[in-house]
Amino acid sequence: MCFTKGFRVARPAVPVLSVAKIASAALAIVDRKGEFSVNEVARALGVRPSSLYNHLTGKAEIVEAMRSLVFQELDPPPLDDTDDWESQLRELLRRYRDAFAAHPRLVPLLTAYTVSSPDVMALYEQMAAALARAGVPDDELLTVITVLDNVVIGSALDLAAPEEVWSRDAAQGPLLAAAIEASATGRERADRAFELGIDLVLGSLVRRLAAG
Amino acid sequence: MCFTKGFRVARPAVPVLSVAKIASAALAIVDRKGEFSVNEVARALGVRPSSLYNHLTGKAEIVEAMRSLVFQELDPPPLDDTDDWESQLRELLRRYRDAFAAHPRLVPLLTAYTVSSPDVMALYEQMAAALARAGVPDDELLTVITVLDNVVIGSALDLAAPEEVWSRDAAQGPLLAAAIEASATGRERADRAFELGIDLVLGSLVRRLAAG
DNA sequence: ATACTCAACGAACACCATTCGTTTTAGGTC
DNA sequence: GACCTAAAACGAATGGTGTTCGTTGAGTAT
Repeated sequence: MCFTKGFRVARPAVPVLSVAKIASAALAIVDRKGEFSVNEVARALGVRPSSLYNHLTGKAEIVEAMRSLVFQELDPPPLDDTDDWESQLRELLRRYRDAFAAHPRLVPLLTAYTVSSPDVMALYEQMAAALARAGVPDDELLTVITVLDNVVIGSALDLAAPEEVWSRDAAQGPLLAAAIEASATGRERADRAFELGIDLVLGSLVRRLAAG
Repeated sequence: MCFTKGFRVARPAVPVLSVAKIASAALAIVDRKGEFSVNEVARALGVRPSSLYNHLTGKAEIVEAMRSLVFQELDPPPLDDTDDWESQLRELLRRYRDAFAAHPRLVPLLTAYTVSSPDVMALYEQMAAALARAGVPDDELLTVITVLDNVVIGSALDLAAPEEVWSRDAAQGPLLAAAIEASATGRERADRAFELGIDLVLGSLVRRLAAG
């Protein structure tokens, strides 16, 4: 018998927890503080820490759940197959990075607990398709994909970099100090670098493929 | 009076600890296990955990000390000023990555505790010099440096990626599976992707600068 | 009605980073 | 040499962490 609604029972009629709920509670904490503990997540959900272990096996799996969540949040507008491979690849890379950009402080956690999820692998497959269509030979495909991946991951981590890294005070010489002075700051700097990065990489790629 | 050599005294004649010793003990653990705890470091040094706090203020500072150590280990052959800017930049980037490549499992820790050290900033300054000589305009210098940094960091993290990420089993489609089959594996794959990455970026850069 | 499962709980564990007071020694000063 | 101060080790203690395990009771199926 349950008189008061909020009374915590041994097994509630409708489950309080689920992997998705745990993941988004954890993500909210990470967005706010840049890290999380299992206890905090439990507290946010109004639950004891040990209860989480009925739904996943440990902290690492919470991180994995956050990774999935972030990639599912990403809108997947169907790729236009009539587009040329280059703009298609651009779109894929931008989407990839946008997934990280929505939760910058999560990125360092994802790289610490490096396990790749099916979502990401599916993205790679699409990249492979675009590159194959572009004429990249089989034995170089993975290398090119790795390059693109490196640029995206590097740019994603850049998003989490504290502002003061690129400050005049941190510069160890006049040239860099001047460069910092003359450049955009914060998010805009990071965005521009990402765009330039794929511009430069894809630019060379196009040229090489044209040259055979 | 000290009869037995191994007897631990309150304040030994020659200090048992130093920041450098702590850093290299921690680094050895990270190289082996991919993570470290203050207690482990203390145990490796034959010392109580609290003793470490006479030399640094906490775990974060141990990570910083490892960062310094790794960059100091790196041989710094004086840059040949007669070289062209491109091969000079290449050399700087390679050196930068080599510092990480010597201790791949440290990289995720360094990106988690993001603080930039003077060593790294000095490297940036040298890059800025090369790029300025190449004719990159002031207000784009920082963007270009960020691009290069992203490629290096991305490639460094790639070194720490577990082998099974790029395995046939992980692939979510035929194209990627075939690409993995046809490609080099492990360290060689990562090395090639790094080289190709800077090839592509610098290739485009050279072309753009030549075009004005 | 009975058995079984699920999903919450609470107690307990080992470890972790860190603080603080204590102890002994080294080095410098009178 | 006596005295003081600072350094560098220790041990004890604290509050937090991730995790395990046995218990509980409601829901569901037989």
